[in-house]
Amino acid sequence: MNKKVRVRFAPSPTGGLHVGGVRTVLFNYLFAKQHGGDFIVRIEDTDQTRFVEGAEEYIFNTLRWCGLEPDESPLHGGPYAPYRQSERKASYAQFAEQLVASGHAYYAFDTPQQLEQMRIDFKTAENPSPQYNHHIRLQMRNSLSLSADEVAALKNANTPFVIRIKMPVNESVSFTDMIRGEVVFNTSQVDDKVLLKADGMPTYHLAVVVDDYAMKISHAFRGEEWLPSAPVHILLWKYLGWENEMPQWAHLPLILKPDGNGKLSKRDGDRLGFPVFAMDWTDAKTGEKSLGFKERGFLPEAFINLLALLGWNDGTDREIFSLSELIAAFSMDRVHKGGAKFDFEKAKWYNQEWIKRSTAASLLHPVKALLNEQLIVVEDNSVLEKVIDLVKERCTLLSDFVAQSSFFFVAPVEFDTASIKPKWNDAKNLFFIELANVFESSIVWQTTDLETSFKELAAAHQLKPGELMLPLRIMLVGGKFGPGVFDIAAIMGKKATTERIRKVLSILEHE
RNA sequence: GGCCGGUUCGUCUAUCGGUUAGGACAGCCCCCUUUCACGGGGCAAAGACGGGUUCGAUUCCCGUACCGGCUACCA
Repeated sequence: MNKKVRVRFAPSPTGGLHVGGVRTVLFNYLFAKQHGGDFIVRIEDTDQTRFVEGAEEYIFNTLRWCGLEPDESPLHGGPYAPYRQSERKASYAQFAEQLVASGHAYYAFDTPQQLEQMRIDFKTAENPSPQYNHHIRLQMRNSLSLSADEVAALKNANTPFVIRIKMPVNESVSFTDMIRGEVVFNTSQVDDKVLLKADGMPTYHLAVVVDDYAMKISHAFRGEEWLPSAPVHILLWKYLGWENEMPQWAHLPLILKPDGNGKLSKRDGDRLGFPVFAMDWTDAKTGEKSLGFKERGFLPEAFINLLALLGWNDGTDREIFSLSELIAAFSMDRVHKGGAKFDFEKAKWYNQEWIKRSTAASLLHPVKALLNEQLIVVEDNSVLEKVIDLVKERCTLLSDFVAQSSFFFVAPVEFDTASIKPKWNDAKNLFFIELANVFESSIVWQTTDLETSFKELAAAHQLKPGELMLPLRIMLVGGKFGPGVFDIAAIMGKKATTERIRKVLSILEHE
């Protein structure tokens, strides 16, 4: 029996989407699309205390930018709506109660203070973080330790309670992870996780199982940090009687910080000067802003590409893949087990490669927007396209286009005359005065013609062209960078070229 | 502490028992370029350690070390 591939990404709207999150989405998406299946986005907004305003919208904006549009989601609709956990609240309590009735879960009335006290009381050198498990549950206030009457009385009095799973003692729970193979846990090592919180909302553990079942999820991908709680979820599938519907699991390796060790966090980005979020993220509560890959000047193709190759490769030396090529080439069994350190230098290389591969037409709009931000107005798109083709190979980030192309449209404010002056003399001054005149009166305005007349004039003045190239560049560009000077002049046009030559000439005279 | 996972150049990685252990990023050098890049060529750089299994281990097994994750009414 081959059931339809249905995978889900289940973010909690508690913050921006960072590289690890996007990579999880990406692998979900690739696997689904590769198998002609559905990609579902379900919002896990169970945690009221950490819910951040605007986060859900942010998630969908990010997915759209990356080109990973869901087939079903709160935004796109679908046959298993609603796709927000907060809107599915009613069903969770029912399943939690069902587990209590079948003896696989129990009510617990312990207050936060009592839990804290328990952790202090049972803390030892060998056991620094005691768990609410089979060793101590009978010493706590729950429906296992209390009589039925006591429990009934507490419930009648509206005493807040949670429902915890009753983990069996010394049983073996195993499953086959698509990446790691057979993974075995002993149930005695796992604590009695809370399934239903006092506010009636499920924890992730209950919600993920109930929703995956309801939405007929066939494959569940998530970060490696979830591996330790996998036995809870496996048991839940079993206790709820859905064992045969259980999805296949895959626990993805973590993305680690570039220096030192540990999971990559947004702090590392701030500290090391690179983005960790897909797009700019402002925490509405703290007002804290984090830079995004998009705003930093990354192309979505490059972002997707670099993420895919962090923990996966196709077995060849190939490193550049488009999304559709990834769908074709992706395979679960080539996903790594170990975590990968994030390397921003390599990330920039991917972006550079994608800029080189992009057509001027496709780069036009983002570059134009960037120039507009600098109050540079481009009147003729075809000119900008020519400029983009000329300078794109020296841009690693989209933002580099500003420095590399603004001088085509606006005269530089500063000229690096300091680089001209040391070797400046009257002969050169005369040459450039005449060059401006020659250019001004020239009939053709092509790269090669400009170069020819420049060299002929230099010869007539008995000057080496090489010594005149740098001054000319600085006159047109303002500094020592950019494409070939005659290419620049050709695009810039006669008027701007002669104006700038004369302008710098006058600056040199007055300095 | 316990449980689970991981370990090849600085970094991302290739290798499905036999290779001069390959590629890419970063670094260094050279060429191209009278700018900056692109491009081309080159240098340097790795199997954590100890036991097995085997004619032969980076590869398979065990142990050790190290790193990571989890150990919340967070996900």
